[in-house]
Amino acid sequence: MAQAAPTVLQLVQSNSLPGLVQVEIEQLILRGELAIGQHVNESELASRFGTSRGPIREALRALEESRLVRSEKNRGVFVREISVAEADEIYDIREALDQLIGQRVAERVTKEQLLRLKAVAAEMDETVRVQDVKGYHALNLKFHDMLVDFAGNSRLTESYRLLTKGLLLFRLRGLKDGGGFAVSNTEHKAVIAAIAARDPTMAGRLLCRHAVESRARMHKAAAATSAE
Amino acid sequence: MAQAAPTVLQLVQSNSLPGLVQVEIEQLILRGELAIGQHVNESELASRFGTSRGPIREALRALEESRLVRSEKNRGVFVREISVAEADEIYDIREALDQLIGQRVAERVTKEQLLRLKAVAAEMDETVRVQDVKGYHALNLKFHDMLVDFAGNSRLTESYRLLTKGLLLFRLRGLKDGGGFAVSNTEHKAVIAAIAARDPTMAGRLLCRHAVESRARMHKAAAATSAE
DNA sequence: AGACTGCTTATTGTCGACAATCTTCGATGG
DNA sequence: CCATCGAAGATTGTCGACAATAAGCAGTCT
Repeated sequence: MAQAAPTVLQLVQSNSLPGLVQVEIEQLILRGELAIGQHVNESELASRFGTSRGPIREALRALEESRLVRSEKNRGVFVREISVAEADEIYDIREALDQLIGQRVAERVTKEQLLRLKAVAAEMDETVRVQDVKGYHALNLKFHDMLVDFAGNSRLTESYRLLTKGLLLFRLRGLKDGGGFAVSNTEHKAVIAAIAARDPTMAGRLLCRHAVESRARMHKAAAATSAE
Repeated sequence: MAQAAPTVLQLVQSNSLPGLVQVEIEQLILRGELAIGQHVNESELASRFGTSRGPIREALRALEESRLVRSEKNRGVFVREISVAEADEIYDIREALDQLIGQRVAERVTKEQLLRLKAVAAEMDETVRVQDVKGYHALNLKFHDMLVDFAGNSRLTESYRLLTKGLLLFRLRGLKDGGGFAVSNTEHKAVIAAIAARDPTMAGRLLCRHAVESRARMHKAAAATSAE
């Protein structure tokens, strides 16, 4: 326990400057401050963080490896954007991983973890009630983050988060939400029920199914947006 | 097709110096020239490749992101070594991905691809006959590489290769092979049969099963080696 | 003899500078 | 008016140098 404090202190001590810069730039991208497809200026970031370009370049190399940016020779790095096709590829993998996650969580979830999952689902219900799409998406990320965390496989957590981040680079995200983020949360609650029942097979199947539906909602949203 | 030529030329043109250095260092690690756990000297690599330390550091950052090296502040980077526990985590994921791979390949394999798979399996049979363990492992890597390639999901290929590379950092690899790399190839041929029959479910199940058995062989080898 | 302390050496972390390349903008000619 | 060419500006790629930190070693004290 006691995992609340060591955030800043430990990071500054263990992670070096490029590591810090990396997470900072990542936040910039994920928060949309660096727009999708946009060119990333090294000098600008350097002066912004008060360092030279060296650490910035190292951080960008790491981000390139995790596919958050792409790099063109002598032109610099750009915030990566993914097509529907690539989003589909990611969803293929995500479905497989979600099935695994559902199984593992159902096997080893604690009572306390179960309560936290239910709490987040309740919060999401509230955002649905007031039509807070932005808040819903934030909680949705948190929910799936908790799930993969509870699966107890750190490498799986890593891979899953990487995939999820990639999905956030989808151009049309957030637009014209396919109509059903209410139904999305009912799926969440079904998953929780299967987990509470300690039914790995069912939990895996439902979570996989949830990913399938999520992908379908993405397609619906993409079609609706591109048709305008 | 025609994916044979653009290896070197395209890499030198598109990928920058750090990119080249990255794959070079990766080869050094994977070929064991840089031993597992060993400290990596930046200046030494720099003079070896005839560059300054800048590009080396960028390459090492990328390799750290793909978990082939770990980095300690003010101490430098070390070739990563993974424990049995972490290898287990990777196998968990690999099983899930192999199931997906089997399904996809069975759905979309071409006749020509099928022939290539069978050819590699035959080659492996030959290495088994002459007890060429090293040759078998090389072909085994190639076989699974081909499979994930034939699945037709580039992102899946990326993720799978990353995981596979991680497995190569296992300390006890190659030692005391659990006794059955012959049986391993019979599993390969069963997978091929299911693929040839265009049976996605069966191919997925068998390839997943193969990963399970492979993990068991790793455990057996680890136990045998550590017991000495 | 063993442990501690201080110095020397090697290595990393960071920076500023220069060359190479690309982009932009204006001028010139059709 | 539009296209093409050329120069100025901006940005990236790479390098060598310096400061900060850790590792190795000798000498000394108990």
